[in-house]
Amino acid sequence: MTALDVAREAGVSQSAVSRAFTPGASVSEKTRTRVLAAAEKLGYRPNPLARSLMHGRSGIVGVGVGNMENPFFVRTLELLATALDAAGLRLMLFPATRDHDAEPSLQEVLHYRIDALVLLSVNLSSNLADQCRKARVPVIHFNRTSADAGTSSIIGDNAAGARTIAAHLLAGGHRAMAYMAGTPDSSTNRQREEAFTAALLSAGLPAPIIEHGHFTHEGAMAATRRLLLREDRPDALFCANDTMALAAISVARHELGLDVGREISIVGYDDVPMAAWPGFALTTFSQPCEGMVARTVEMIEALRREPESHAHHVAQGALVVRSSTRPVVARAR
Amino acid sequence: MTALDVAREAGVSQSAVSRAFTPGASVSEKTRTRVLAAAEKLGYRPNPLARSLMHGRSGIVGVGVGNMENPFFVRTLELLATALDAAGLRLMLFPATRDHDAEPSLQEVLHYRIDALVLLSVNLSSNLADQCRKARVPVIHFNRTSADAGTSSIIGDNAAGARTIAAHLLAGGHRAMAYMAGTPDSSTNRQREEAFTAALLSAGLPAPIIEHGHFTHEGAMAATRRLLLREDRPDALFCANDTMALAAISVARHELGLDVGREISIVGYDDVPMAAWPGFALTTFSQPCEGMVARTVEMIEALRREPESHAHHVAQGALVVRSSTRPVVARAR
DNA sequence: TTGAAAGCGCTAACAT
DNA sequence: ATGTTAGCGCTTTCAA
Repeated sequence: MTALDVAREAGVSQSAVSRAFTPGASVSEKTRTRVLAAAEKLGYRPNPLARSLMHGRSGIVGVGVGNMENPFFVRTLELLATALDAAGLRLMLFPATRDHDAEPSLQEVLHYRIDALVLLSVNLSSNLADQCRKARVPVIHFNRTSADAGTSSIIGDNAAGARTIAAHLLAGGHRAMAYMAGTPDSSTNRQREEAFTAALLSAGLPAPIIEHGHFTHEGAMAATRRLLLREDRPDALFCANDTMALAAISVARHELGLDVGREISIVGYDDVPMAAWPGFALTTFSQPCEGMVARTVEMIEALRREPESHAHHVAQGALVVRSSTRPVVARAR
Repeated sequence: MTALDVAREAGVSQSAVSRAFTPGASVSEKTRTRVLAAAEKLGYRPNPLARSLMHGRSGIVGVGVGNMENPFFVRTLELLATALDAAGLRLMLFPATRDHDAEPSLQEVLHYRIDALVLLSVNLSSNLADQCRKARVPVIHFNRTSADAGTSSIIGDNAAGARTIAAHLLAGGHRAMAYMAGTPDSSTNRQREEAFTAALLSAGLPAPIIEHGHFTHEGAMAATRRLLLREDRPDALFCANDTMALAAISVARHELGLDVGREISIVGYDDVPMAAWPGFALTTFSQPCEGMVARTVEMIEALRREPESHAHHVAQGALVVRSSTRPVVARAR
């Protein structure tokens, strides 16, 4: 079924068919309905591939995802798939894991004349950033910021989150704090680490002990062991995401026999579904995933009509207190 | 950068450029290298959109995914993204959840002239199946079978898995068995349920008590409560996937105070990463995800050259015994 | 083997 | 407001 078939059926020219399917085109109401009826009858829909060949945009959004081990990104991906779908856009997924070099994949994706590129916690090499700029493909960093000019970003307020967590642990009477870092070169990790450290310092405490868990379960298990087998074992641990915090709970409880929430407090970040399970009851800072995804799609739509309208959005979250942290003690006066 | 630019640079015709990039085309080695050099220099790659306009295939594989709550499918998706990428194919993801009617999304995806459609535990309406057949788009069901003729499938050997689980529970001395079903209309659920029931019957036991958990965490929590608050409480529970089994462990242990692995045995299916966590130590039947994905991509490649070559593959798995089930007792003679 | 030329299904100037 | 025409970047006859 091509536009020509519909044109014949409706007794109009082929371009009339095209116009009938183009939002702001100059067609009389009469021909439009006539064409739409014929199209309906023949089961015709304009071919997006042919269409994109003309105006250089395919209606596809490229989405690069790194760590799918983290349920927060899985949820994000799921919401994004639904939201893009509702917006009439297609989602082209490509792997962007650290080991499997993402460059060739992304380059390939770029050839599909994508309307936008969304990166879920993935860094963009400056080389690729250049290519996107030249190809006029807007880039949106999700849960990460980038130094590249001209890109957009959606992040949570990491500094506020880290400060809230610090305050909660301090109020619980903790003094020996540790921070389990994610990948050191991610803005998300840096912002959380810096704000947490600053909050401790300004409370008159030393900087936290730091171990690197690389945002993964495996990495966090090893980091937890290093941390909790020290002579000067910390009694509070802030992990830069929930995936690591859940691993830390496992190790603390099952390998080291610690009573989590009494002998040691553990806090995460994201509030993934598992954090609420009774076996974990993880205190964590919740990020508003739905809202962040909605903002992402709004940005894409804005970028489609105004390619230079990049923006940076910071979403607010909230601390969800469960029993993996010591209850707040009444402050002595 | 178009083929014409490259043609000028190489001093050949534009069609020579096209031929240089077409695998079995008739070009002299001389011109081919000449063209490839020019392309390299100019950073040219043929535009897949324009290419697909001609031969009706876009190099995109549509992937529909239902339940992303299940880490097994997340892992499958991740592996599939990588494997397709390595095969030079793009992955177009669309939501196919039960509530959000997948028909319009899929229809839209079909317009991109996809090379194949992969459905991860998703049923295809016969209407859509028809459309795929007419559009000559091969359909591959992953972890599910379908009655539609002409579609392919990749599944695990559900009957063997269920029988192995039944044998394991019987060897543990259990006599009061329950089965937590997934969605009743899925082939996967039916096969597991039927084989489990048959195994019990042939051992002289009654059919298992059945409750429906719909393959979800929430559904499984409710089902577990119904099951374990009965007068005649079962002492062994086979859940049709790990997501439900983990929920069952949570409820049994934290809400009902049961000692999982002694007072009640719980078994899952899939062997997701969490099953190995010490807090769960879930006995489960492992499905070879990597192999199943590799097979899927092989099928796609076969289908690309031989559109009628649909096939059905059954992968073998293995029982992974952990401590959520009672140890096997030495049989009295 | 190679180049010229005719589309693939559509959009967008250009006429009318 | 509508039809005619010229492409978008590529593949594929058809001649040479």
